[in-house]
Amino acid sequence: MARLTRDLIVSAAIEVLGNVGFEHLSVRKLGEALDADPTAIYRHFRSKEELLRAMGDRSLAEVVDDLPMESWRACVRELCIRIRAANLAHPALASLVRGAPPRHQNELLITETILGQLRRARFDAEAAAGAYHAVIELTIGSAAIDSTLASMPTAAREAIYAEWRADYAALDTSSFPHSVDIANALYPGTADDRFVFALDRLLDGLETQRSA
Amino acid sequence: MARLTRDLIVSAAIEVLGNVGFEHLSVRKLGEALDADPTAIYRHFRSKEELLRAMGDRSLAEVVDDLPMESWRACVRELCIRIRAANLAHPALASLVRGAPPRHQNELLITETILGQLRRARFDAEAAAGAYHAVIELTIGSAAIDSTLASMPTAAREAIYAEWRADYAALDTSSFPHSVDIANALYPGTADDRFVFALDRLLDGLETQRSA
DNA sequence: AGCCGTTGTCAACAGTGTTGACAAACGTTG
DNA sequence: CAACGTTTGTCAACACTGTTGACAACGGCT
Repeated sequence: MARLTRDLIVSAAIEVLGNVGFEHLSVRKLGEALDADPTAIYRHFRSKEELLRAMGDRSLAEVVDDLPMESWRACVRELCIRIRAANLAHPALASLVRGAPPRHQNELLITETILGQLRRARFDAEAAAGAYHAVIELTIGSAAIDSTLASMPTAAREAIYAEWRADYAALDTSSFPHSVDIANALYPGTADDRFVFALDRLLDGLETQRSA
Repeated sequence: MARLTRDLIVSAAIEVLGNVGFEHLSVRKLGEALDADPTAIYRHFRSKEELLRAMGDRSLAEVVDDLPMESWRACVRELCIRIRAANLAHPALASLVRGAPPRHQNELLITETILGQLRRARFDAEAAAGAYHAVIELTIGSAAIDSTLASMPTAAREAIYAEWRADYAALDTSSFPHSVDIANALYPGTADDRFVFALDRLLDGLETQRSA
């Protein structure tokens, strides 16, 4: 037998995901796409959640390759940017990381890489753990927020940002003076730019805290 | 008749949510808690999503009340902590923020408060906008990540953290030396603690960047 | 009192994830 | 090669889910 494999199922699931969207990805539809009985999937995955996590891990495949190693900041920074990009590429999968620990190979590699960089930079165990959680939280969280907008074309996205700026500018000046005042400074550049800015500030804070 | 009202249903739903967790909050369980027929809820809410939205609205209501005003950091910090708490109580709200449909009054108030604090602290328009986006991204994103776990009882949550630490400790030492090494330093304290740590580091970075 | 719209109740539909029993194919061993 | 045990695919079924339509009971109105 052995028509199905974990990899094959994951590939089919990602394709179905692209067609019907995350909320309508069901085990039965997946079975149909595989031209197999839906419950055959349970011979390869304990539960649907396990399958979803495997899909998420697939998207992280090449994230830790050829990272810059000249400094812990450069390495962690680049790694976070790639994680974000991977999560944004498959927006639905980004939400899967919620509440899930890095149990899969690629996720474990990411954790190991970050922790290794921090330890090499003389963070003690508690500081390294704290910095790891902080950086991951910002990266994954930011991707979760931006995922919906990231999937639309640049022009449409820019139009939406402009619309939001206009909304702020059109507010009642007496109730929302500051919002009106700097409305056209909001949503500057791309969402990626804003994320990198936040990441750099967070890394600043982590660095000064370590040296203190 | 009129035993049920929207407010009454929302209150009961919030209570049920605290008991069984978000993914197990079903219309039937809610009906049981109200001692009424489950479908009676549909006389007051068009759909379950509308109910979830109403729950989110309620939780965001008092977020900007009585904020500490002695410094911009204290104010923004407290505000972010409250936003996170509100979002954790009702994860559906986080997913609503992502779509960015009509902007609610409470959300506008939050933006205005943060921007006002930053301007009062002499951030210029661009810096204030950047800091605002950074802080919101971490806060909302972190809440999105932690939402699933936050809705389960403390004991079960602690058990899960312990399990994750054990997973890291059981990894292959040669492949994951650092993960194994500081496994029991991971997931320290509560998820709230870890968020506040990250937020403080980010605020550190934003502050030093402003004075530079 | 009589009407009418609102609300609670019930049964049912179309889905969902998941499990247990049974059968076909495989890899390994005698 | 034959026989075995394990793995995998198939099928029916269970226990759920959100939601809808029909029906009855109640409240506020003229």
